[in-house]
Amino acid sequence: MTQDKSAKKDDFDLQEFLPYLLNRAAEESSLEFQQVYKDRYGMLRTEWRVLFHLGNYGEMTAKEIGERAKIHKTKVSRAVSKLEQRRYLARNRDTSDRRVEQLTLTSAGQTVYRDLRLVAEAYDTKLASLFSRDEAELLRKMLRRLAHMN
Amino acid sequence: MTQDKSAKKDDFDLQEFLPYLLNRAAEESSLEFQQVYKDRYGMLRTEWRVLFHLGNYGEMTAKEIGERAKIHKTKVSRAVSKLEQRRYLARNRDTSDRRVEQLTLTSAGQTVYRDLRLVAEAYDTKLASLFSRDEAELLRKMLRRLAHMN
DNA sequence: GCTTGTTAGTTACAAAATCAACTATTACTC
DNA sequence: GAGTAATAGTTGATTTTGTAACTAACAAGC
Repeated sequence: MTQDKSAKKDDFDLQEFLPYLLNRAAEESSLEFQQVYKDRYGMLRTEWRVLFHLGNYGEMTAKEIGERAKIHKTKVSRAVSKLEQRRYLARNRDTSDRRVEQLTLTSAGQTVYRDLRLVAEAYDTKLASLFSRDEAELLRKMLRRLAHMN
Repeated sequence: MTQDKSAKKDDFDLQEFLPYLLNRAAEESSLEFQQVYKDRYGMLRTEWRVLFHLGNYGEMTAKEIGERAKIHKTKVSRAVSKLEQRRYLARNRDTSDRRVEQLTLTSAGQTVYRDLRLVAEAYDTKLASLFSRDEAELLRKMLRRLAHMN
C-alpha cells in the first residue's frame, strides 16, 4: 500500500489540532532555555519556575506558588527542598499560622535568578521576533486565554 | 515584608514569557481531551499520538512516526507495544528491509481512532471558537512557526 | 566476503512525575 | 473545650520518562 503521507484520508488533520500544535510549540520553545538552567545550574523545570516566582514576586508560600503556576503541591514541595538544599531559598515559618512557610530567595538565589532572567528576556525577544509586534502581542493574549490566565 | 504580588520588581514578567505561556496553554488545552482518551481507553499521550498518526496517515514505520511527531524512538517503541497488546495495531516486517516494521491499525484500532477523532474535532472547534476565524488561523500559523513545522 | 559503520528498534537502569496516604496545625461546631 | 473537618506541606509507592547500552539487519569499502 503506497500512500502519500501528506494527503489526509478524511477531513481531520492532526497537524492542525490545537492541543497538538500547542504541545509541539511549547516543547520546542522550552528546549533552548531548558538547556541553560539545566546545564548551568542543574535545575528542573519546576525548580526554575519556583525560583522565578520568588524572584519575580518576592516572598510567597508554597501554596501560592502552586496556585499561581498550576503546579501540584508535591512538585512544589520537592522543588522547594532542592532549592533549599542548594541554598537558593530560605523558609520562614509564618508566626500567625505555623503550617505555612514563607519562602524567599537567598542572595545566592537572587544572583541565579538575575542571571536566568537575562537569558529568559533575550530568548523571549528572539522568539517574539519571529512575528510582528502586533502578532506577538496577540499571540500572548490568545495563549493567556487558552491557559485561563485572564 | 508585605508585597503586592501583581506588581513586578523589575521589567521582566514571568506571565508574559512565551515558553511559560505556551506551556500553560498547552497543558490546559490538553487536559480535557486527555481525560477522554485516558478514561475511555486507558491511553497515554504518546499512545494516542501514535494511534492518530496511523489513523490519519495510514501505514507508517515507528521511525516515521517518531520523526513526524518528534517523539523519541523509545517512547514510540513502548507506545507501539501497548497498542499492539490492546490489538489496536499490527506489525508487518518489511520484506525489503527486515529491520523495519510497517505498522497499521487493526479494525479495532480504527474504531477507536474514529471515536477519538470525533471528540478531537469537536474539542478543536470549541477551542478555536474562543477566537475569530482569522485569529484562530493566525494562531495555528504562529504555533507551527514556533514548532518548526513549516 | 569480511571488516567497519550505520540504522531500526528494544531493553535495562536511573531520574522524575503522579497519586494516595500521612503529619502537624488551624478552624468549625456543638 | 472536645471532637470533627479542613488546610499546608511532606513522604512513599507506583508509573512514566529519559539515557545509554544493546541486538539484529543492512551498507560500503576494500
